Amino acid sequence: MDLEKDSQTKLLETATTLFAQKGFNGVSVRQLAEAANVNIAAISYYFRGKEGLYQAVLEEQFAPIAAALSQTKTANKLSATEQLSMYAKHIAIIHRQRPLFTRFIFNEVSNPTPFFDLIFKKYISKIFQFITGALTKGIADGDFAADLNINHAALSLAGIMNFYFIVNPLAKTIMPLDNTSDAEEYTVQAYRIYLDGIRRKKDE
Amino acid sequence: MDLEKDSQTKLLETATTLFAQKGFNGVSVRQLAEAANVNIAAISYYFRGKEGLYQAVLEEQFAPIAAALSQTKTANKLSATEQLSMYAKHIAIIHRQRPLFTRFIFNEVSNPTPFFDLIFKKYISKIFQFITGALTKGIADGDFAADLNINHAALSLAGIMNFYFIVNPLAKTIMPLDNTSDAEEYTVQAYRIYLDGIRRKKDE
DNA sequence: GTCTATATTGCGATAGAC
DNA sequence: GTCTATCGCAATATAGAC
Repeated sequence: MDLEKDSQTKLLETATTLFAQKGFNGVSVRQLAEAANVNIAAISYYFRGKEGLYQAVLEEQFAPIAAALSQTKTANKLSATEQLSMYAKHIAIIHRQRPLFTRFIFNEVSNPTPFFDLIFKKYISKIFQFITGALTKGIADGDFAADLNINHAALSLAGIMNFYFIVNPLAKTIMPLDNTSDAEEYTVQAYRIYLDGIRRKKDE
Repeated sequence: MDLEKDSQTKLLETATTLFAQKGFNGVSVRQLAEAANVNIAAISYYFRGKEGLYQAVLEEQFAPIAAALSQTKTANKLSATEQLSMYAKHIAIIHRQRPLFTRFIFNEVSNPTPFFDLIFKKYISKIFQFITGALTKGIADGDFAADLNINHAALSLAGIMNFYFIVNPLAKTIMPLDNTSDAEEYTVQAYRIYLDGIRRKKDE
C-alpha cells in the first residue's frame, strides 16, 4: 500500500505517472504533492525541486536503455537481420518494463526540457547509429534492397516499432472493436512488416 | 515583411511556430506578443485570449485534413492498394502544406488541451477508419496477408508514414551525414516498405 | 522527516486612456 | 486598434517551527 511507502518513493512513482501523462510543464508541484499524498515541501527536501524530481524520473525510465545498449557491443558478429531483430526484441522488452517510456521520449521531443540534450546524446543517437549500421551491413551483404535510403529506412523502423506506444492511451477510442490489443503482438507484426518491406526482392 | 502585416496575422503566424515548438503550456502570452511584435492586449482583442488564439491556429492547421477527408468519400471503387496509396499521397501533401502539422498532433496526444476531443472525433478517428477499411478490403481481396491484425497494421502505417515528421526537428543532429534528406522521398520509401511488408507472399 | 506560512515570480486577462 | 497599468491568481521554493 501507498501508506507503507516513504515519501520519496511515493513522489517518484506519482511523478512518473503524472509527468508521462501531462509533460513537465503540465504538472505543478502542488498536484504532484497532493497526488502522492505528501507535503509540498518534500519535493524540495528529497529532490531539490521540481526539475530534480523530473530528472530522477527520467533516469529511472532510461535504465533499461542503458542495459540494452551495453549488449549491442557484441553485435558485430551478428547478421544484419539478426541485429535488427535484436533491436525489435529490446523494443518489446523496454516497453514491457517501462510502459510510459515512449511518452517521456515524445514529451521531450515535443517540449524539450534542459535534460533533452543529455538523453539525446547518451541514448537516442546511439540507438539510431545501431540501426543505420545494421542497415548498411544488410545492404552490403545483399540482404536488403540496395536502393534504400539508410537514414530514412532507420526512421521508418523506429516509427513503425514505437508509434503504437505513443498513441497507446488513445487506443481504446481509436479501435472500438479491438479486444485483443497486445503490445507484444504489435511489435512482432510491425517488425515482420518492416523486414519483409526492406528485404531484397527476388527479381532484383 | 512583418511590418506590413496586421497584428492579427502576425499573431497567428508567430503562435503557429511557438505553439508547435513548445506546446500550449510551454508558451506564455507575453512571449507570444513579444515574438509577434504586438502588444499583449491584442491577443484578447483579436482572439479572446490565449486559448482562442490556439484554437485559431489549430483550425488553420487542420484545414488540409478536411479537404483530404472529403475526397475519401469517392474511394469505395478503388482497390485496397489504391486507397492506401491515396492515404500516402495525402500524407505527403499535408506535410508539405503544413510542416508543423504533426507537431500539433503530438503535442495534443502528449498534453491534451480542451480541443483534443474535437480534433480527435472530427479527423483522426476518420483517418484511422479509412485505413482499417482499406486493409479489410485488401485482405478480403487477397492482396494483403490474411493473418494481419488490422488495427495494428493501421497503426504501423500511420507510424511509418508520420514518424519522420515528428522527429524532423532532430533530423540534423540524428543524421549527421545526410545532406539529401527530403520529406517527399521519405514518404515514398516508407510507403513502399510498408506495402511490400503487408502484401500477401507468393508462397502463401 | 514533516508541515505551515510566506516570499517571489510569472501567469492570463482587461479596464480605461489615447 | 494600440498601449499602460494593474488585478487576481497560481506557480516554485524555502525558512523556520515542530
